[in-house]
This record gives sequence, structure tokens and C-alpha cells, in this order.
Amino acid sequence: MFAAAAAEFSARGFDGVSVDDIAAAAKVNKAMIYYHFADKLALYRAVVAEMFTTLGGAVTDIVASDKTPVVKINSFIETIVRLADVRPWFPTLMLREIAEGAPHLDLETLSLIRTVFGGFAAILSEGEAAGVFRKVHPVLAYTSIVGPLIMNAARERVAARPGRAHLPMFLSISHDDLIAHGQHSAQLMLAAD
Amino acid sequence: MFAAAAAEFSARGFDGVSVDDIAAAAKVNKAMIYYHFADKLALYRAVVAEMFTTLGGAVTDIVASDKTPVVKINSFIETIVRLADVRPWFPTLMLREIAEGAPHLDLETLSLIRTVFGGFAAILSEGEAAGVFRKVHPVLAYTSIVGPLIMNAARERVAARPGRAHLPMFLSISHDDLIAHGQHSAQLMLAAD
DNA sequence: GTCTATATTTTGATAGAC
DNA sequence: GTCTATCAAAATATAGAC
Repeated sequence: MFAAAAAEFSARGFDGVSVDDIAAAAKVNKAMIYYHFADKLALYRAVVAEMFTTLGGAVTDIVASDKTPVVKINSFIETIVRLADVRPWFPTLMLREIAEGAPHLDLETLSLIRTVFGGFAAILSEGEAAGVFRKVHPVLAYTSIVGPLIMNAARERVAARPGRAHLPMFLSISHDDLIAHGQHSAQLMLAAD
Repeated sequence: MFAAAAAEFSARGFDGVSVDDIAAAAKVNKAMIYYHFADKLALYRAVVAEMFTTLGGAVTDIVASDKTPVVKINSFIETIVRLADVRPWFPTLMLREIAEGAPHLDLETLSLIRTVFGGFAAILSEGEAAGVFRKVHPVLAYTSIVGPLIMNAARERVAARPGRAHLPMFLSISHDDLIAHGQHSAQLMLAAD
């Protein structure tokens, strides 16, 4: 039921999905959903919170590890893409949250998001201090690295729609290629001269 | 009325906005909207089509110009960001369309989108042929360049929400900085070695 | 072209039996 | 925990007066 809700929300957004839709997709009775969650919003928040808790934990582990900043950035990139393997709703849902300015998220979930960005920014500072990274605005660096990753992963999830696959814009890219390209461009962008 | 509809759709999505909302925002009677447009979907399509027609035209002009591939890529980037200045709903709306896989678009609008990507890919080929760009998958190059631009522009539009501005993830970046950074990273990514 | 009023459908949510 | 039935609100769309 949780996975079904996540998939529905990611495919059509909070307002585009009815509780009836979720019940049908999860093959449970609608009243069952209201038995487990206070309302539609609570269910949505649970989905997003679970997602960012997982990502935040992974990023925190990377930051705390004893790897070099260069390797940490590469791990960060791989983690984002691999998360989309296990939780296919992740890229689309994240894209939507950015587009909407996260109107349905509570402060708790927002702070989870901050953990992800904060960890990323910490790796940048570390690399700068070590002289291996040049000075880049952390927000620009973050969007430059994360943006392409989730945009690509999101594209792929919708390429299956009729009339979409033939559009070059929705052409599928393997996750390995995506990781390799993301790591390569990130290092080019960050490398000290 | 057109601009009001665009702003509403971009802020809350196709399903998140009611025709009453649009009427209120545009300060026109709801029946007036149905007088000018067949239904809500037709209005939405008109907004997206107008947006991609403008962008497609600008990109076509850049491709046809006699500039070098390097300058064309820089112009492409500047065009994207400047379009967001004039049509503030552009980044968010585009982000949503990617997230949803463009379910409400007709084939005509989809082909407009193809014009944008096709023009971009043509610049890449030209640069490759001239030996100034290395070989990069056009979809990866496209998302690597466009993704950060619209993600940044979208962030900024929602930073005003209460409880959002203090989040580093929603910190505002000037369009000049965004263009400079986008051009710099793009050239790093594309430069032949 | 502009507005009021309203028909119709969808949707979030709950009461209450088992 | 699970399900049926249903209420109340919101939303799309239109009829019809002016």
C-alpha cells in the first residue's frame, strides 16, 4: 500500500491522485487507508519523509566516512541514482517537490531535506579546505549535480507512455552511464585549477 | 487571463488549480474562460504551447546564426534563463511536464519540445564536427545543461513561501550568476581535450 | 461578450456493521 | 482489521438571461 501510494503520487502528483486511485492500485479498501493514516496529506508526507530519511542517512554516512572529498562526491552521485533503482518514485517526487516549493511538507520533513543538502555542502567545504576543489557556490554545485541525475531518472520513468518513447527528450539512459557521466562532469566542475 | 492561468498552473499544477482559482486570479468571470477556451485542458495546452513556441523559435534562430558552436551553447543557456525572466512560470511548468511525462500535451506541443532538443543536439554535432566539442550523449548533455538552469529558476520562484527561504535548498541565486555558472560548466563538460 | 445559477461528477472523509 | 454505504464539499462544465 505504501509503495502503491508512492508510485501514484510520483506519477500524477498530490492533487492528481485520488484516494480511490491509491486504494485501487494497492488493492486495498479505501477505508483501510484512513484506518492507517489520518488523511491523504499524512499518507503523502509519510511517503516523502521515508524517502528523504533514507537519502539523508546515506549522505550522512558518506560525509562521516574517511574517504577523500573526490570519492565522497562520486559516492553521493551513485547513491542518488541507486536510490532511484530501489524507489522508482524518488526522482519524480523530488522534482515535483522542487516545482511546488514543497507546500505539503511539514517542518520535520523539510529538515530531512536540509540534511541532504547540508551533507553535500560539507563535502564541498572539505574539498576546498584540502585544495582539491575550487570555490563554487554550494547551491549552484548542488543543482548542477543533482538536477541532471533526477531529471534523467525521471525522464526514464515516463518514457513508457505512448507517443513519448520516440521523443529524444524521453530517450532512456542506463543508470551506469548516468552515474559515469554525472561523476565525470561533477569532477570537471569542482576540480581546482 | 492567460498570464494568470500560466502563473496558477505553474504554482500548483494542472490538477492543483481549479478553473475558479484561475478566474479569481485573472479577475474574470469563470464563464468567460469557457467562452475563450473549450475546457481546462485546452487552456493549459495553450499556455504550454505558447511557452515552447517562444523557446523553440529562439533556439532555431541560434542554430541558424553564424556564431561558433561555443557561442551558440552560451546563447542557448542565456536564452533559457532570460525566458524565465519574462515568463516566470516557465521553469516550474517545464519541471512539472518532465515529472509527469507530459500527459496533458497534444502531439503538436510535443513536437515543439522536440524542436528545442533538436536544435540543441544540432549545435553539439556541429561542435563535434568542428573538433571543438568532445563526443557526449546529447540527452545527457541536454539534461546536464538545462536541468540545473530550470531547477535553479524554479527554486527561486518558491523561495518566498513561509518557512522555505531559510532552507539553503531554496536560497536565491541571481540570473547573471546562474548564466555564468551554467556557461562555464557547460563548456567544461563539452570541451574537446 | 459578460454574468448568474445550476446540473453533474468527482473526491475526501466517516459512520457503522461485521 | 475489513468492508459497504453514504455524506458533504469542491470542481468541471453549461444553460440561458442580458
